[in-house]
Amino acid sequence: MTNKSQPVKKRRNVRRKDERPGEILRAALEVFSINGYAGTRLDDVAERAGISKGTIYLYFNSKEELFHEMVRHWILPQLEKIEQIGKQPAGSAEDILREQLKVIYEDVVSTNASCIPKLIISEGTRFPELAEFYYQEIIIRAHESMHEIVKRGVAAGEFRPCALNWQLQAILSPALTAAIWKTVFDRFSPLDLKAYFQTHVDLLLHGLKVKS
Amino acid sequence: MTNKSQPVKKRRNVRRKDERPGEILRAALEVFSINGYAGTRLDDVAERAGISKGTIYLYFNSKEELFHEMVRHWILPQLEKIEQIGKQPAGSAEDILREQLKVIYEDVVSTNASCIPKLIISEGTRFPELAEFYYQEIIIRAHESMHEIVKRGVAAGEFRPCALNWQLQAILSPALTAAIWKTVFDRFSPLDLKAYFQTHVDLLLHGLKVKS
DNA sequence: TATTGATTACTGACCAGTCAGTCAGTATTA
DNA sequence: TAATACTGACTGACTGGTCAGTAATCAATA
Repeated sequence: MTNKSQPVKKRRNVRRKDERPGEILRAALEVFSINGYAGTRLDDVAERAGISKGTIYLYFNSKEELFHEMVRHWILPQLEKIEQIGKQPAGSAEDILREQLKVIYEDVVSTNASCIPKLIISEGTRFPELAEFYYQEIIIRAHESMHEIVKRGVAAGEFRPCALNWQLQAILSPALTAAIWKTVFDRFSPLDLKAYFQTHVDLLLHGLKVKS
Repeated sequence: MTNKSQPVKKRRNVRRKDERPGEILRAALEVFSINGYAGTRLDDVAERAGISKGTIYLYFNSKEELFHEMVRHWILPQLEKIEQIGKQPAGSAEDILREQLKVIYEDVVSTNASCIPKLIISEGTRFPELAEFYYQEIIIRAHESMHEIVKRGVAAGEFRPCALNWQLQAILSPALTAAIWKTVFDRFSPLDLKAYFQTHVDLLLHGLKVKS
């Protein structure tokens, strides 16, 4: 009986080629969102994903590529959902706008994906092409989809015409602030997301709708 | 005549004990805001301040302390200005609120200090005590000062009572978004700050004021 | 079913480069 | 001449990326 200290027979990982990329992208989201890009060690990402650092390089070419893929992976599906809702021909502009905002709060702000905006803000200056991707492929598209609904509401006499340039200030800013709050300040002062969402929607629609 | 390559007689820096800290804090703001905390090299801060790295350590004990001091230095004066305006006994609530917002846009959003919010968002998770300082000493105080004015407006019958919980959504969010935009996306799509500010104020006061 | 050999997902020690922090020495000022 | 603001080469710790080696898996064969 050997009593060599810690023979341990370190358990090797089984092979799961298909699941790895998704697991790595989830681990990356968690670690990058805490430490930022430069502050994140790939060893930590690997540990959280339950693999070794070398394995990351089997699926991604570099730290930078991993970061880019992670952003795409955690935000594009939500954007497409918002665009789909906007394409519904039926329903009042108010209802569609409410549904789009609901997706923003339920599928972004109150999930893990809420730290993506924070990461873009943090790293956008150092990775201009990332900021540009996010601007062109996320902000502009979300913006246009929702602006379309506002225009439709104005055309139908449902909304006031003067509201056409309130987009950023009234529609997106409060949601962005909520995402940031959740990520940065929630531990000191938890945000009641349901109430916040309600207030945001009330405020917006009160401003948009013609007097009834 | 020596023709030694580059005798150069590198000009040594003169001694200016009093000006150094301010110069270092300005250089730090510029470099940290581009690269973030972990991504910033103190050699770059030193170079931008026109000194050598060692000199930084004559005035600040560590990179972390420099970062903290920088945040305080570039945001506390503006906060105090906002609080001063809130303490004016005279004037309508609308006028005071307008003036406070004006300070936020003119002294924060459109100056170098606009990247402080970005830095808090970026580094708040890694430096919880920094996030807490910013929450307790900046956000709460600004929030309370402006909330006080809204309450005064409601009491005077100038504002609608229901608006008391619109603070974050209506008052601060659009300004935060503007600061972020200036720092991250302005190069792709410049923000017309004057128009944005005007829209923000109109939107807010339209929501706050009782029907006239 | 058992054995064998080929394939490849995965590992982790290592290397080369980077940077916060130090301190002995230099130049400036009083 | 004394005091000290300032310098910059140096160190030690750390990390992105590499790659030779290991073992899990599978197909072919007995």
